[in-house]
Amino acid sequence: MSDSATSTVEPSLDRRVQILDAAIACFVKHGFHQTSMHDISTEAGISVGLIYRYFANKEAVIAAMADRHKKHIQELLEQAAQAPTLFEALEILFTAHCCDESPKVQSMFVVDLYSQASRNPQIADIVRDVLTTAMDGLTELIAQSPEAKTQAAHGLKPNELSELIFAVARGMLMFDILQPQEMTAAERRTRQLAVTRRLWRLLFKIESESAYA
Amino acid sequence: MSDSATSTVEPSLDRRVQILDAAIACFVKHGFHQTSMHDISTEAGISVGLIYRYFANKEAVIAAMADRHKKHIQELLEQAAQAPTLFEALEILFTAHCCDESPKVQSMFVVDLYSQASRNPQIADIVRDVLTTAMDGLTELIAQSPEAKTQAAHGLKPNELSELIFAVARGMLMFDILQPQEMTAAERRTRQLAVTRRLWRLLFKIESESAYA
Amino acid sequence: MSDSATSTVEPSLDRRVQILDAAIACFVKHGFHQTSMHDISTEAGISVGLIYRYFANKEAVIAAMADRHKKHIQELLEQAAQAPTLFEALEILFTAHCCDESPKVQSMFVVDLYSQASRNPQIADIVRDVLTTAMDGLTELIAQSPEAKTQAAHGLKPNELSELIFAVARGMLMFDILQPQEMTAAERRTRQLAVTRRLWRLLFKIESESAYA
Amino acid sequence: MSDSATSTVEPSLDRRVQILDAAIACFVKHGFHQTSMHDISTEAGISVGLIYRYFANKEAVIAAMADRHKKHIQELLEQAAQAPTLFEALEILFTAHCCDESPKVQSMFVVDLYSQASRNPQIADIVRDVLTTAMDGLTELIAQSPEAKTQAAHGLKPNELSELIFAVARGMLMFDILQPQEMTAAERRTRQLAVTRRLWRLLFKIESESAYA
DNA sequence: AATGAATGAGGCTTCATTCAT
DNA sequence: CATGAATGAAGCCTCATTCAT
Repeated sequence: MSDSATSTVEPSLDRRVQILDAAIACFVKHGFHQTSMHDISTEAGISVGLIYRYFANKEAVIAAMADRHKKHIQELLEQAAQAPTLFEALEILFTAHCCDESPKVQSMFVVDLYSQASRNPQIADIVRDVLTTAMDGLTELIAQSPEAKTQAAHGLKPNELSELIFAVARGMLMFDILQPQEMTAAERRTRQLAVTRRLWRLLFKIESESAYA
Repeated sequence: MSDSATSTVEPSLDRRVQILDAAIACFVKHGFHQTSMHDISTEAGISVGLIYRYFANKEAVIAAMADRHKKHIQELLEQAAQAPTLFEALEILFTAHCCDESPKVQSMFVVDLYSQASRNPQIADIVRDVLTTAMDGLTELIAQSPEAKTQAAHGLKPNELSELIFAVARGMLMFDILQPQEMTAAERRTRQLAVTRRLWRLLFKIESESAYA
Repeated sequence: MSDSATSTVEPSLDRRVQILDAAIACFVKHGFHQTSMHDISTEAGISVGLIYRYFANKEAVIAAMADRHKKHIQELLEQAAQAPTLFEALEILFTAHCCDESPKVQSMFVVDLYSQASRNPQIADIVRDVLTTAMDGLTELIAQSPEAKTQAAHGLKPNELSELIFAVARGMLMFDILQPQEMTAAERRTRQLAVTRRLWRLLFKIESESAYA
Repeated sequence: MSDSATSTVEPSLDRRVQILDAAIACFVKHGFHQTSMHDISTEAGISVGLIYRYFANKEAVIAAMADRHKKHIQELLEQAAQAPTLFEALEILFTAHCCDESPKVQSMFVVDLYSQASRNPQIADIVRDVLTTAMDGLTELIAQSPEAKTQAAHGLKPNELSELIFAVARGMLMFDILQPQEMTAAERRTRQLAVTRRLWRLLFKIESESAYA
């Protein structure tokens, strides 16, 4: 009874999560436009019609995924804000970004999201919001961090540093897509992070590379 | 008559160009998968069937566009190699990149290309080839440039510098997609380049910002 | 309600039958390649898309029709096996063959099927299977029949007799196609059977023609 | 000059032959409807447009092929009429029928022709004409042959014998289509002729099988 | 709440045919 | 006489979406 209660109280939320999980799995495998609603329903183990009880249409599913992405980033941001050092904050913010699931998942998803955003203002708004929030958050962290302050950081303002850091992160994410399938997730991640971290060290004059085994 | 002769010698080449021009116009407006062959034929002012005399199928059109993108980048690379200073080489390489045509064209096209690449190995190969060639080219330029040599460049190797520069360029290209439509091409371009140039100055210790009005 | 239950238990089977009925109607009218999926859907009174819920593609529809033809022949074979005399068995086997439906239906369908078979191994397999089964069946019937045994049947073995009988039946089926449209189904059938029966009498020394008014 | 004269006097005839040769090659390989005009032009080594100088449309090509088939049969008939014995006449008439070219060519072509005839009255007329002429011809040969006369031939009239003989020939031609590709042309031909000859012996009381090595 | 049968517009592609050269 | 570029209708198939159950 407690079980049925649980599933009755917020059934729609569970369903939405279930559908979005399935959707992201499909989207990563085949991209937004190559994924049919039937694909999603099969992946989720439900009927096609049911998806339409929870989402107005396919666009809405995509938008919801963008929304979820936004929440994910916000959580990372909160965790990062707790970190003792700026460096650790950066690790939290950009490492999770690329090691979640199976190979390339994040990269493909995010690039697809941007690709969508370029034609769909609703998605663009969400993605822009995510990015703005995240960049503002990092700007704030940088402004408060002693590393950035005491060391001249090349005379760059916190928001300029944040811009650079995010730009490199996005750029390496695109790069990740081109990596050959044979490369393991770990290898790809290492490659992706190496460049990103190189920028951090450069910006904040962190000395040794040994810190990141 | 000599003119008509010229156009008769290689009609197919002209047609291919015409079709690719139309295709890129459509793809930029609606993305790869939202563009139908009919859209392309209409944009090109020809019949649908004619496209198939020049391209095996839609995939082949996309691949040809990727190929053309590759040649474009290679030309830029050659021009950049002629530049007197490293700084000017960078300007050539990354400025043309984002001001060719109407707003966002380049950004949307390239992000779409990467999105395609993530599911289409043939496209991935082409894009990877473009990037590798371009990065190697820049690495070479950096290695030969006095700016990078005399100044320690933070102890980074030429290829590491190249990686960073390209990562930021790609990242700003993604960023460009999110810019509101209201922003003019010039504004967007300024924004995009500002961050990129900030990295160059930082890497190569170029002093004043005044150089780039 | 029990009725509606019946139709709900196996709706897909009914649909398949409905589609195949429509398909055969179209194929007979225009041939395999002249029949579009739209034609079939219209004939069946359903939408095009629905056909694809029951058949993978057009080829599959043709294959299913060949399959159905096979079952039809097998039923005839079973009925023929029950017949008291060899002669009656032959009547069952080869008379139904050519009087089912509207004029020429069987003939056109079967010749089309062979035409398909010549280019489509899957169809060829089915048709060959039908024929082999039917010929073996008749060989068996002949082997057991007193008519064939007591009378020397010209020294031919049962399978040789069966081969001849089927060859003539197929040959007359081709002949049927050439009959002018004006001829009634009955006339055509009479003509077609006359030759076939002439062979039977010849092979099994049946005396009078009067038996087949 | 004599050469160019030759090719100028009746160029259209040569072209027609060339095109028909190409057409039959294509039709045999892929069937009527699977063969495009482009296929034919390529096979013939000419341009598509040129075909339309010699044939009104695709239908006309098919009709011309039927016509040529008719002439081929008529030639056989004339040869057969010269044969010293009925048996040899039959050999001429039905052996050439199945050994012309590469495997199955004749069978596939003829069955396709009948398939076409069932929907195209023009083709039907031609094919019917061929058949009528040939059957009448054989009837005549039988009527004049001592074999058929002196021996009761089971009391069948010449035209009835002819009907049976042609029916079996057509039937074995259909059978040929189902033969597996692995079988050599010779094997298939042997199989096909064995049944046909069995009927002849039966009808005309030819004693030994040894005659047909 | 859940199903999945059903729809039909629309996408990709082929091909008979025409026509300017 | 000959070419082959060009057309556009039509075919096969997919898929987002709806709705009766």
